Amino acid sequence: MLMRTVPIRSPQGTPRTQGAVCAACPVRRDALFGALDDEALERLHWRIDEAGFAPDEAIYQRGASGATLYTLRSGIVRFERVTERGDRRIVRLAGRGALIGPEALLNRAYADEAIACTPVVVCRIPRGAVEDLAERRSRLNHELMARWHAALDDAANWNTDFSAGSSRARVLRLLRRLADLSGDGEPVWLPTREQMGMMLGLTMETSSRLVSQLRRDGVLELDGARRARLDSGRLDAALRAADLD
Amino acid sequence: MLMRTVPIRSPQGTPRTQGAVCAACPVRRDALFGALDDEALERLHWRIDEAGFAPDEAIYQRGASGATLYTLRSGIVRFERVTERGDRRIVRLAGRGALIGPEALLNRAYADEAIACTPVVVCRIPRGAVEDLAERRSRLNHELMARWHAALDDAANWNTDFSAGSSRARVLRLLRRLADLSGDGEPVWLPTREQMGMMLGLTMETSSRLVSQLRRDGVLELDGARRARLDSGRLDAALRAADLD
DNA sequence: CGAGCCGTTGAGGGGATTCAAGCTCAGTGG
DNA sequence: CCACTGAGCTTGAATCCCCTCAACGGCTCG
Repeated sequence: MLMRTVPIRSPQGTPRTQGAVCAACPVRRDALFGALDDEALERLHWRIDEAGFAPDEAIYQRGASGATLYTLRSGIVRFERVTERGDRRIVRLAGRGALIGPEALLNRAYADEAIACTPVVVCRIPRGAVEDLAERRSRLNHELMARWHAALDDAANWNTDFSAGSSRARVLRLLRRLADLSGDGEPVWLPTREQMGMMLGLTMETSSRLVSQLRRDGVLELDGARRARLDSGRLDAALRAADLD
Repeated sequence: MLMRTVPIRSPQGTPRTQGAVCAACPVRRDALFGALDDEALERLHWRIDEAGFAPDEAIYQRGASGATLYTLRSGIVRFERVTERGDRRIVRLAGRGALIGPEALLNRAYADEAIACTPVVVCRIPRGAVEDLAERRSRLNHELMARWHAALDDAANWNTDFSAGSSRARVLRLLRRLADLSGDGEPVWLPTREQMGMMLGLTMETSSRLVSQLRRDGVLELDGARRARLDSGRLDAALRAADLD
């Protein structure tokens, strides 16, 4: 799984300037820079180049500090993430025109590993190219993108956390997140059993059984309707135990 | 489940101007406008107001055309989505400082239904307020946000599509998406059975059994390694059948 | 040709669902 | 005050779907 980029040449085999490539780009309408006029494109194209990836090649690794984002010209890309217990989970697929790795704009590490499913061609866009375009790039914009990134990260984590593993592990992970949402020592909001089921892909009966079981285990103590106090230490211990089977 | 906003008053019970409220906002650092200086805040605050929601009250409905986005000051909000077969699925939770409904900036309908879990206080921000701030708001930025929104929408759909229902239904939904990714009539890229499992929360044996079964049903025809041709009509028929139990 | 990976299929067990019966508790009205 | 109600929760028993463990076939590649 090495990180090799395959040089691309035009169909005729004769190298073309990237400017011409961009102007003629068949996915230009679908892609990020579709909004730009030719003049803007002119200022930009020299910083952009193409790269190809063979199936199962990684475009970037999770955690790598990204200075590049990508527009997917052709092929299919998958995003993988490893859960804490160590098993991989595919959290999303992307097709032509998709923006790959926009967290680069936030000067942030990639949140997933992006891997080619089919042969893939991307346009590589250095972070700076986009930044330059947003002439007066307000901090507000940065904040906005950060929030969007956080939401997307959330959604991916939701996939890995709440749809995998035993029902017990899922409930425990949900409790941990609920505890994090309700700050420090306060009683946590507890969903109805039915809502727990909706979050975890379980029936309300199963949710109920598990809450009762955790109550007997001393992890959790009901505190009126939709409220609970939970023993953070035992929760984490139970989580570790559940996660290693 | 009516859409009622509860007027909020300051702790002392005396109304304060929103400007003071914003400047003193305890979540200001966490929230979207934390990046703004006081002067920018001054230009803004009169357009922002607070609203409170009781548990189980909807902040907005999926599909409503949103002209407002929200910053979550306190409480927990859940995002719900209904799958095609009609059952609801919670796809995300948000806590203080989260940005709720940023698709409003794209002049687009809300992708989920946002519902208060606990008592909730939000700042309501009209779309125009943010637009005005991004003085020279380039179309590129709009494109960026659109892509981000699409990715987030994807992630939420991934939750509802691929982690719910019988294994057969999940596989069928995956095939439909794969068909959509590989345009019109071309053979579709088929993941390995193990990758299918990683996407759908199944084992590779189960994935294999189901692919074989669908092959026998004439939905799918293998076409070399990692490629398949599929009968779109039968696929949709099988999907409908699997979705209504 | 053997090694290794991917895919297929079988048998058996287990965990979550389904169906069903009570329980608790708050609200209502006699 | 207390039965009456209904919604949310709990628990039991039986079922079924998916997982686990296992063997084997096809294919590619050294």
